Amino acid sequence: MKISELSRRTGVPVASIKYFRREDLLPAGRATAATLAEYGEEHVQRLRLIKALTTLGGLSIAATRDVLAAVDQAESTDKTLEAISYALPVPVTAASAGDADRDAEAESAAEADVAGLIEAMDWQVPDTSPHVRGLTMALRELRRLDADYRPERLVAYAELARSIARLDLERAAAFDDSPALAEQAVIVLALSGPLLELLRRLAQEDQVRRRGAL
Amino acid sequence: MKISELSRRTGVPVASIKYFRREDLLPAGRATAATLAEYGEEHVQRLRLIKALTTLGGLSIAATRDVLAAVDQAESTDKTLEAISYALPVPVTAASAGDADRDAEAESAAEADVAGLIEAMDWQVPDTSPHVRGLTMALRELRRLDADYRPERLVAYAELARSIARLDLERAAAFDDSPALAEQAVIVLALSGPLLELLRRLAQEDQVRRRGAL
DNA sequence: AAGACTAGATAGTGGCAGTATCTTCTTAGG
DNA sequence: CCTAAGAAGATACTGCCACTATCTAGTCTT
Repeated sequence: MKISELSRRTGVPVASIKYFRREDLLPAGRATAATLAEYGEEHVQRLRLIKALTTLGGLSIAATRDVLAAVDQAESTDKTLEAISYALPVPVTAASAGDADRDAEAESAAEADVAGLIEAMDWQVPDTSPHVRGLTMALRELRRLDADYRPERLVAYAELARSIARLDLERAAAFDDSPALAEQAVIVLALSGPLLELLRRLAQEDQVRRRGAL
Repeated sequence: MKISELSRRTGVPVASIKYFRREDLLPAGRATAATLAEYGEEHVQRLRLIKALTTLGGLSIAATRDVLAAVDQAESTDKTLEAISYALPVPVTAASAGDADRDAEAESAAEADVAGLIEAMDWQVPDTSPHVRGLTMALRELRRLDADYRPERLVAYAELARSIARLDLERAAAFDDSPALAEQAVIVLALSGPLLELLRRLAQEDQVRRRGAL
């Protein structure tokens, strides 16, 4: 199909399709002449995936490129899952310096909290994992706010997080080595977060309303 | 204290403090002269909260303003919780049109899924809730991708979301009408999402590694 | 042969989150 | 008393991002 039809079928403007091409989110069409190319169903599907990852998953164009690169370089199920897991951006990246003493204290306390949690959960993750660093930064910020996230509380959340991860992985890995694996895996790994967040917010709203009704 | 000290203690540049003032995220200091004002501990705390909401919570300046406004207008516990719940932005807002038939089908199917879920969970939320609309949009996108989120699967996630919301609300409401209520509530309601996401990602990483090791 | 498309390159736009500058004023130290 | 060092508030500027538009050269359709 021609680019105008690709645009029509996906609802993505032609200029945006070209932009995604430039940014390497979308493979080139099969060139039939110097100024003409033919696109297929794989392009339609890829554009749908791009839209889902950016609008639903909230990924930047750069992050989407990394994730899609992991999808395209799929070797084995395990390698694919790992690549996607690392390609997904870690929410919480920056931070800044304030009171030096208070900061240093919060930092080391947060590190201890994370180490303790990983120990308690028997999680096998390296200290260098971006998720570990992200969690450390998050706990440091919460400590600065004097928010009460004690170990046992953290463990309660972590247990639920583990349950969710189990649900996700069951689904992501159920497509063993089939060609659809990588795409389904990326959908599950990248989009179950936002979905869960929405469900959590709904559950929160329900409980707030029930409180109000008492 | 003067603005330079406020800046030093929080690590926020003076220009940014002024920016937050302009955007009404931060109350004015107590003016002692035409070009001089005095800031207090409440400003330090507020700046910490702003930083946490924007960096950790990922809120925009506009969303942060709305949330803080809800905090400042705290009346009763219930009203405060409700106001914060609605002030928090719903992840997933936009979408676009593509194939008309497929879209209409996905839309109504998503609406039915959401209605069924709310029924199954016995959630008391109005159809007009932004969370309901957000969830509908999310499910529509997932349908477009042919992702397999059947009702029973959705319910499994929803049950976990409910457990998390219970943990959150227990904490948010434990500060009954104390002056610290609103701030602790906003921390719990706005920041437990990113924290949970980090824990989920860690749990995911752990499980991916264990698979690989088999 | 004309008009509608197209690929790819390059340039422009709008929104966001700051950051910098400018003017007018205050005040502490010499 | 005078002056240098801030400070307040207004306005302007910057950098990044995700598009969006334009331009050139080439192709297909009737």
